[in-house]
Amino acid sequence: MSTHDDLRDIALREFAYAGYAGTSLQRIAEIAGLSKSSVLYHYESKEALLQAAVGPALDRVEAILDAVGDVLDNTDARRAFIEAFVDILLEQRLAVHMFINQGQSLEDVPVIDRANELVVRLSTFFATSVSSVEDHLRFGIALGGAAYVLSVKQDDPLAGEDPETAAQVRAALVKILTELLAPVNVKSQG
Amino acid sequence: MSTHDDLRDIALREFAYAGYAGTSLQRIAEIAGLSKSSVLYHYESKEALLQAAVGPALDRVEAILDAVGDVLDNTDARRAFIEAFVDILLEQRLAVHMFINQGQSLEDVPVIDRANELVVRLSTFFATSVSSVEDHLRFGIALGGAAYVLSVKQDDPLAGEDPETAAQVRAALVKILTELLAPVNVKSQG
DNA sequence: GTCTATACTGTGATAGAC
DNA sequence: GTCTATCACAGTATAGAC
Repeated sequence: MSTHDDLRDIALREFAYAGYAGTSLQRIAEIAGLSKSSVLYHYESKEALLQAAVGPALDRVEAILDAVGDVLDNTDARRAFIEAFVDILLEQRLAVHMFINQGQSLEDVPVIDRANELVVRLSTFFATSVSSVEDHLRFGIALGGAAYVLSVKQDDPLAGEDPETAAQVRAALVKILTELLAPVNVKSQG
Repeated sequence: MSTHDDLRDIALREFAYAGYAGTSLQRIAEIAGLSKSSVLYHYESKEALLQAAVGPALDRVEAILDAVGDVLDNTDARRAFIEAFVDILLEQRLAVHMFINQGQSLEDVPVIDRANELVVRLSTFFATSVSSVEDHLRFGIALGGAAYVLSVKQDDPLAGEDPETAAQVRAALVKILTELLAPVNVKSQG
């Protein structure tokens, strides 16, 4: 792994757990065994480092939003969406943690604007797909809850890297989300 | 409302939406129409301001944890817990937002240590009450999801202050959480 | 590719005038 | 109770040596 990639990974971990504002370039440099200035050689600014760290996760979310089309009006589409969403959560845990923990508190950072646009897109999608307060809450609890559960600290048993547990977690998540969204009455789109 | 209380409320709002590290005393002072030094007259430090802002919410959580006892082994206890939890979420939305968004990212701040102890207590409580990965996830999604849903930005329709909607939201939350936790098989305590 | 040195800004905090 | 002035410090960022 190159120094460039190392720095990106370290930054993501620190931004996620200590916060973007709470993480100094100094600290990232120390962990990488470099000087602060060296970090700024590899990335021209702290913002650039953030963008490199979370960009891939945003690409993934954008992709499933593009794929899902306009509406979740049949069981197959819904299941595909849930599975794709769960997979992103599992594969991009640090980025998920980062956005759950501070996505709404970071403004005027371009990459965060992009993230917020995706959230708005997702949220609008729900709002137009659903007619009751309860159904709206079901969507929010399902997606937000799944993301939250996976964003808890690493000392949680669910955070284990063991593949068998991971498969169990994935299956259970898909099951719970499917169950939670089953009663949702999706409006037919005009 | 006294200046003292004003500052506490402003601080909570800013800490929640812009982040603790991202909020300067300067900004709090500007919103309050005071100088930075005046803020530090009312509260001896930024940490003291944070403690004043989120302390009441922590008291509430601690109270229901004390009240719930060791186990949720019957329907009544479970329902009472769910309702108490939902009420806290609704009454302490800014503090909830604050912890959802950055609770895990703030370390070495006494009041955050206290909050994390409460989270650990809650988490341990679940872990010992539950035997399967799926049940563990149900607890996490239910409580985390409910908290997350209420922590979204104010432009969300669910954030409306209208009492009728609030009652609907409360009822729907209790319903969804009850349903979500219904299949959970609670171990009998030794 | 990494470093030192440095500049500049903004931060939390203190002391003291009014 | 609020202000100005000032401090020490940490933050991001730049320039230039090696």
